[in-house]
Amino acid sequence: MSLLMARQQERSEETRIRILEAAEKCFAQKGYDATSVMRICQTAGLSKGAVYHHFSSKEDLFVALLRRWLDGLDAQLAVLRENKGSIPEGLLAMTEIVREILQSGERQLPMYLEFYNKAARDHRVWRATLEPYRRYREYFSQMIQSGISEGSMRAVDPDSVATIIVSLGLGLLIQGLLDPTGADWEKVSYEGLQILLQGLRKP
Amino acid sequence: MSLLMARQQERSEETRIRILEAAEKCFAQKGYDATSVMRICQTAGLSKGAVYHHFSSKEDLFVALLRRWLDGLDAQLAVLRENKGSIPEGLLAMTEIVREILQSGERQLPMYLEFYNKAARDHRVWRATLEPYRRYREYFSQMIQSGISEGSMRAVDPDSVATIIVSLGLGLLIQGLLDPTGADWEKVSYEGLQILLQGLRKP
Amino acid sequence: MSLLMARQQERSEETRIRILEAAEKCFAQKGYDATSVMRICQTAGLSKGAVYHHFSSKEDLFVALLRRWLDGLDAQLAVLRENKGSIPEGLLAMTEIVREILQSGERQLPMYLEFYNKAARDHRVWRATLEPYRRYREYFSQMIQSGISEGSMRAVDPDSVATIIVSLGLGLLIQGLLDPTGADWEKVSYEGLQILLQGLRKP
Amino acid sequence: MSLLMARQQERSEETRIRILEAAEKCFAQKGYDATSVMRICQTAGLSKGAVYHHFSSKEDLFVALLRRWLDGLDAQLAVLRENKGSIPEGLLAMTEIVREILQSGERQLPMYLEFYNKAARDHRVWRATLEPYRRYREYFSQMIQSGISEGSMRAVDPDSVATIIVSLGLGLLIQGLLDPTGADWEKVSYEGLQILLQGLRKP
DNA sequence: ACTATCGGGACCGCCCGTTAGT
DNA sequence: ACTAACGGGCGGTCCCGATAGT
Repeated sequence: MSLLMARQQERSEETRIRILEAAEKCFAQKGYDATSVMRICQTAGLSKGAVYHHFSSKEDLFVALLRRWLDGLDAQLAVLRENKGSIPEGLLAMTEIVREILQSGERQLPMYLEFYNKAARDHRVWRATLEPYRRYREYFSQMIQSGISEGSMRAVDPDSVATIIVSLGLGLLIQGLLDPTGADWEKVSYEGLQILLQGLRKP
Repeated sequence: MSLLMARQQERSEETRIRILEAAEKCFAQKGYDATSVMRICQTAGLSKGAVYHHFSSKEDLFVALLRRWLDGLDAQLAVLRENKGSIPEGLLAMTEIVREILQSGERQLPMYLEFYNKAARDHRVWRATLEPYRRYREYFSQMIQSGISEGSMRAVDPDSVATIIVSLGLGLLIQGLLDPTGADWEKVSYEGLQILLQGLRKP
Repeated sequence: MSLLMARQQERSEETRIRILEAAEKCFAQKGYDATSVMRICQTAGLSKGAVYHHFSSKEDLFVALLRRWLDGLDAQLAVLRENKGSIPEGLLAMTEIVREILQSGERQLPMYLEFYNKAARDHRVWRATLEPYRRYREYFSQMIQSGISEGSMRAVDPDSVATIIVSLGLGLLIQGLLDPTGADWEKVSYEGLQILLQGLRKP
Repeated sequence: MSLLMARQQERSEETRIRILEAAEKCFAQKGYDATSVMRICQTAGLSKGAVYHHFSSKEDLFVALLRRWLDGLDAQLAVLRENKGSIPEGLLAMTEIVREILQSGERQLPMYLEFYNKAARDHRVWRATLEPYRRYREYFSQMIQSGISEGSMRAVDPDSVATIIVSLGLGLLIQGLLDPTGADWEKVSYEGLQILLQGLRKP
């Protein structure tokens, strides 16, 4: 009996994911408002009742999607933490991420923007959207601090520098996603970080 | 006769601007989709007939707003071009702009995001939105080139550096607009540019 | 299970018919364009959601109505085919139909005209509207041919005569529906056919 | 001065006709309801004010068009009255009209239907639309009476026969206009009248 | 006589979410 | 768990007509 239930739960979870992915696809293509719940249903090959069985509203579905995205970001960050080597080397290695995001980006950019857009109006979304930035900044701040401690950087305000790095990354990302062929974004991000590190070297 | 005609045209132009400003306000507050044309009319104190006399659709109104914004950016850029002094000084002076935008930002951020969001879907908006970036990059590129020529910077790829500066600015802006109290954005932008310039100095 | 399902389908079909009849009534009273979907909903005692669940557009609803009308005509034609007796007798018996249509006409005339009117502009409607004429003409053509074969008529072009009969019927119908009291349409249609038959007799 | 006024009146009248013709064209193409006053203005190359200067409403413009059409019919009838020869010959000669109408018809049919359609709902239009039928019927009635008097026809009810002839003509017309290539309408109308006349001959 | 601007209104289509049913 | 039917409502668009202006 518990096995059967497990089966059913499994099926249910599958459906839930089908819906989430259909929603992501639709939102990315047309935007949140322009996407009707009906369309999501069709994309998922389900009926409305199914969607409203798993999510209490369209908004709820969106937030679930947001949370899913954030979890992904956390996972990425966790991978980063395991990097070894000197601090500057570690930072440079991270430009890799930019490339990864850019590659998988075409599909996801519109969703990012959708998140930002909602964040400007919806407090709950706003909080959730900003969270990762703070976390990234904190992470970089610690790295900078370590760099200063180990003597490979001059004494600067770690928080400021962390913010600068995150800003540079975000700016590159948005431009790269909006205009993939406008520049060699990977190269630019690498060079940008190099210049920054150069500027942070001990005199 | 043409003088009298001017009166009517003048009034018409006034109305047009009233509509644009009402639309900007509404879009910023609630977002494009959540703003009904009716609401814009009420905000402007006009009827639907008036709005649809001046703009052929809600979308058209939006694009007009976008164009207006771009013109403003161009004006800002034009002012910048007149700055004197050494290149690094000039660049640092420009962080001023970031402050200005941030100050007037609360009102405009949602509109920016609305632009970006639309840009991801609408080719016309996309083109118009990207245009300023290219222009800014070109402008910075020339500055860098001058800096290298005048010997105040080491030889680097001017385009890359320009892209980096713009990216940094964009990233700071978005974060600053989303999270005004999250950092001292003005200070950070100033420091960021300083570090970059440090990194660009001749060895 | 399929039995229970039938219940729901049944109810659904009932609703569909309720909508169709409400639409027919409204279109007949006010005309297609002057009838708002909302009014149809009120007449049917249903909500817009119901109507747009069963029909994809107002136009679609109209076409469904047209198809329904055509099916009715086919049924009438099928009844006619079973008539016995000599050909001329059969033809004369058919003036009955004119009477029937005229009696039920007050309600339906405006719909006919609506069909014709749309037919002039919409190819789909045009085709569907013309179909019955061709069928009637073919039917009469065969009757005339039989009449010639059995010797009760002189040799004439059956197609032409069929067209003439249909035309006479159509002309009488339209006039009769537009101006019910302008003549004794039943009598006139009977006499008209008699004169025609007289003219078709063998010399 | 009166010359100048005449000039102005002339110009005004020209404009009026321009509007009427633009309206006829638009109504024929799209139908009354689907034609916006604005479209008529554009077709006529005028502004809305001009139209509303000459006609008090869209409806008024339509009625003016109807009246214009009726006047044309009267003119045609007047020409008919001058025909000479025996009654049957005269009748047969009239099939010519059917051809004329059919030839010029493609453009006008939708307007006819528009008239009929409105007639079903608007009493004023209804009266005006029916008038010509009554007049035609009366005209034919007199011809039949003459035919009986001169001995070329047997004694029948002239009114009935007149109604039959008009009905036949109307039916042929509508079919011919809706489906120009569906039959050789000229030939059919000629044969139809011949058969009728045959049936009206003295035994 | 004719134009440009504007007011007010209504309609179609769609959409979100609920409920009765399976 | 999932479907189909339905309710209630709103939004963009367009349209007719009026008025101020030329």
